[in-house]
Formats: sequence, structure tokens, C-alpha cells
Amino acid sequence: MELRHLRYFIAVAEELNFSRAAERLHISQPPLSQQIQALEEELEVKLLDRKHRPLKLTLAGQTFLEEARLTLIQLEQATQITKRVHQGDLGYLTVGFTSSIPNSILPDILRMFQARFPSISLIWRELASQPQMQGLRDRQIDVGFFHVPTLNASDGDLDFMTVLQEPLILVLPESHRLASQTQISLKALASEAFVMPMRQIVPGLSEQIYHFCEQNGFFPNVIQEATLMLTILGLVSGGVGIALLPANAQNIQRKGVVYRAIQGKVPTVSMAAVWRRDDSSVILRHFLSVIQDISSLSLLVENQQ
Amino acid sequence: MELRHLRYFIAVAEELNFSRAAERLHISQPPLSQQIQALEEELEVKLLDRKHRPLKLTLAGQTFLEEARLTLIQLEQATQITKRVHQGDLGYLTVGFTSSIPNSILPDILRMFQARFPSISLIWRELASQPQMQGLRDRQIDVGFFHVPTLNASDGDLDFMTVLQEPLILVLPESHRLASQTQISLKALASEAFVMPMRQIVPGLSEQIYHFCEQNGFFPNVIQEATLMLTILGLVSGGVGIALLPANAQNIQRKGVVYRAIQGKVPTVSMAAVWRRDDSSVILRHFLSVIQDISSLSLLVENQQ
DNA sequence: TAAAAATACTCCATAGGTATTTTAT
DNA sequence: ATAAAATACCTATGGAGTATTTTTA
Repeated sequence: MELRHLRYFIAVAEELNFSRAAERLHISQPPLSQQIQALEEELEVKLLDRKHRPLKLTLAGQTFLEEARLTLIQLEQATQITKRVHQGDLGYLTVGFTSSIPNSILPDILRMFQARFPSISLIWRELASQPQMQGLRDRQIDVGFFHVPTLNASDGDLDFMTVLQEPLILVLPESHRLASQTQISLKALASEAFVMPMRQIVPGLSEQIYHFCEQNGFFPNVIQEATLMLTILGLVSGGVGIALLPANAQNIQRKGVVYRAIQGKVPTVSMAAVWRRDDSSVILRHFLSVIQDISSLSLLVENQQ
Repeated sequence: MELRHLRYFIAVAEELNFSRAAERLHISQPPLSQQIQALEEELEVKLLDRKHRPLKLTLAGQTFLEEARLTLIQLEQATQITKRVHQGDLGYLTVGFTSSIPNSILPDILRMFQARFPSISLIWRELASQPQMQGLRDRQIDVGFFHVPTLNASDGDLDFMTVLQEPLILVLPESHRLASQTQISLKALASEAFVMPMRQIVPGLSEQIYHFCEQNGFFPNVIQEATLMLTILGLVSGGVGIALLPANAQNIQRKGVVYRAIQGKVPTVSMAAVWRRDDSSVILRHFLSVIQDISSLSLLVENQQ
């Protein structure tokens, strides 16, 4: 059996007249009669009662009409869905993100992406940056968001785009001797005790901080590492040490802690979106275009501030 | 697009190898390549990534695979259901019946028919005999059960089969002068007042009763007509008159009423199944075969009694 | 008798075959 | 170097056309 048989039968069943059905199908009447006969022969079922004019469908014919229509509808759905998947406006994308990703950018991405591509689901997975790199290579996630270590930023098989540039700021206990100053130079911190983001958890961020310290001629005296930003703020508040953190830390108002700008050339840490360089998914490209738009917008806003 | 394309694509997608898929399809490899290319061209979608060996399905290809399988499943269902409807083991049959149909035969029919044809639904409609005749002609019902008037039993376009032969019995008030006798001849009733089933409701039954009275040389003195068997029994109990009813009335034990056999040649009334003579439905034939079996069985049991 | 379906036959478009080249590992 | 897919070209099946007969109302 071929779809031709279904299409022809539906036409005949709807017209109850071979000649008119043939006309509608843009073929002549005899081959239509033949094809319907072939169909009946293959099914071993009489679909039409030819003993009456106008023609009548048999019970089996009525049943086959309904089912044949369903089959064509299913086929139509097959082609439509396939085309949509091909054009990348149907499907899903798995996105990794670290807890250190600023709260601001995630809802923005979500909102703009859902508006542009309502039939694509985003699946969000909270993962540290190393598991994200692994997840990208294992195809467990399609995009990751984390602080990219500057050195191995583009890692051959992976590609990235900076979505957020944040200045580092200084976090001090409010009782600290430097707290009275509004701007503090990095060099003045050479002998301070530092609380650092844990290297294993946010290697990109901590590496960038170490890098900036080195540029300023000292290796930080790290007295404590901590996982969560809140923990770092707590340790600083308790006088354990001082910290360098991305500016978004200022969104958290912690008692006993003050934030101070860094004097001179302000070092920045960058949050990046990372993906497999060879990923040809249209959905990924859609997603990248959205975060491109959002990040250039947010960088613009930042520069205006 | 034709089903060929779906079948071929499914084979290739499952084998991920054109040569093996072609083998499985009993065609050579080049035409298979061509058909898949034609399919991709028609969809304007690349379904296979040919840059890798073994071949890989694209995202759209995976989607099309699933949908194409659903389409073939739907087609398979179309042919199966159609064949079953044709063979008459899928569908429904609408059956009319009068309230006077004995309780015994309905559950028997239901039980045997459902056992033999579990996928055929019986739709039961309670109707008087005239509406059943009309319903048969209007194709509102496919079979009717009622007492057939002897004269116009086979009415040209309708055909019938007797499913139950019941002797008439005499229903008397327990205080009646004849109640002391166990057998009573019809002739002895010539001057009695009769309560009759209403002619409009069960014309077949009342006609048969009138007919038997005439055969015995008298026209019954009908003092009252009643619709329901229970009403007739009530009227008899109240001494309004006597009645002739099918033997199944004895199943109802009514206070103040006694049943007596008729002496001599016992008249019978017959319940029949009626259908359109030109109805070629296989389901109807199945149904008739079932009631044939049941009625010959019940007639057998009756004769043994 | 007329309109419509079936049959008989003819033709050609295209599915499928064979031989060969190109591509991927 | 080899296995597999694509390409080129050929063959022939069968879908569709034309002419005619049969059927139904």
C-alpha cells in the first residue's frame, strides 16, 4: 500500500463519484478505478458499494476513511515537526550554570529566549565549572555559564563568549584600618590575609583574582578558602581576612562588611558562555544570539553607570 | 511523499548503513540512496549526517524517525480495524425490544453474543412493536424483538425468525368459579369478561389471542385493555375479568390470581426477531446465528418440560 | 437513454538495477 | 587501502492516459 491509495480513496469517499474524484486529483477516471480496486484487493475488503448510484461506502469503507484521514494527519504532523526541529524552533537546550552566575542575567536570558522561541525548552543544570566543562564534552549540557580561566579559555574543542565583565571590588571588615578610605590600591593589600573563592569550585574566578594580584606585584596570602559568596562575606565580617570579589557581591548587604573600590586600573573578572565548537545545532545558535544581544545590552548599561 | 520513503528511511535510520538497509529492504543500495535524497529534498531537511561513519541521524532525522514510525503504526491500525469491521467482529448493532420480551432470553443473548463477539457492542432500545417496525425501516434499529402479527408476519422488506414459542395460559381471580379446575377448555370462556393486552402496544400478541378465540368459536368480550402485564394481573386480581397471557406471566406471583392450563390443543404465541431482509451486515448475521442457537436450545428445553 | 464505472490497451515516468566514481576511515 | 555512499546510466514495472464496453437508474 502507498499513500496514493489513501489519498485517492479519501477523494472518492468524499465525492462518492469516481469521475469527480479523478478530476479533483488531476488524473483520469480509469486509473483511479484501478487504484481503488487494487486497494480493496490488498485489504481483501470491499470499501465501496458500487451497486448504487450515488456510490455508498460500506461499513468497512467508512472505517477506513476515518483511519486513512488520521494517517495523513499523522504524516502531516511528521513533516511539520521535522521542519520545525530543522529550523530550530522546536526542541530543547540544556544549560549549565554555577551558583556564582549573577542573578541578573539568568532571568533576562530566560525571558528573551522564551519570547523569541516559545517552543524551545531550556533545561537548567546547576554545576561547578569543571563539571560543566566535562558536561559539555559528554554532551550532557549544550551551553555552560562560568568564569573562564584566562589561560585555557578557548580549549580547542570548546568555544566561548564573554557575557558579563565585572570589576573586582574589595571586601573589608567594617573595623578594618583601610575601611575609612573610599578607594584603595591593590598594592596596599600585599601583606593582608585573604579569604578566597575555592579554587576547585570557581577556578576561573580565583585564577583571575590571583592573576590580578600578580600583576600588582604580590602573591596573596590566602588564610582561608570558601565555597559560597555568603561564607566569604561571613568570614570577612568576622575579621578572618579581606576578599576580592566581583562587583555583584555588593548586592548582598552583610552586616559588619564594607565594599570599597580599587584604585587605578580596575581589574575585571569575566563570566562567559561556553559551548562545543563543533556543535552545529540551530537551537544553540539561536541561544547564542539571544545571550549576545543581552550581554551587549548589559555591557552598555554598565558603561553608562 | 509516499510510504516507501517512510519505510526506507526507517530502515536506514535503524541500520545507520545504506547497504545493510538496502539488503533488508530487498533492493540495491543506489536506489535507496536516491529515495532518501528525494525525501530530504521534499522535506527541505537533512535527516542524516553523512560526514561520519557510521552514519548519524540529525536532530530532525531523529524526530522524523519517531513520527514516521507513528505514521506506519497508524496505517497498520487502519488496515486491521477495517478488516475487522469487514469480518464483522468489530462494530455495533442496535436491538429493539418490547417490555413484554421474556426476561429469560435477553440475558442469554447478551451473554452468548458477548462471549462470541467481544468487540461488538449491542445497543438495546426499549420500543413497542410498531415503533420497532418503523425503526427497522428507518435504520434506527437493526433487529427488533416483538410478537409478530401472524397475518403480516413477513412484511416484504422485513424478515423474521421465531425465537420463542409460548403456550397461552389462563389467568383467573382466585375466587373465580373455574379456579377449582386444573384444566379449562377455551370454549368454556365464551361468555367471560376479558382483560386484554392493549392492541396498540402489543398488536402481535393481542392479535394472536383474538385469533385463538375465534378458532374456538367466540369473539372475546373485552371489558378492559391494559398496557403492562402487571396491570392486567392487578385487574384480574380485582375481579374485573379473566385474561389469556403467555406462559411467562407465571413467573410473576400476584396475590389473588391463579394460573390455569388450557385444555386440548394449547394455543401458542410466538416472539420473533425481525430484521431488514436486504441488510447484508455481517454483524447482523452473527447476531442471528446467536439467537438461532439460543432459540433452538430454549425450544428444546421447553419440549422436554 | 444517459451518465458513470469498468475493462482493454498503450505509453512513459520513475523506481530499481548495474557499473563506476567519490568519500571517509 | 578498503568499505560504503554517491553518481551515471540503463531497464522495466506499473501508474496514468485513451478508447471502448458494461452497468445503473
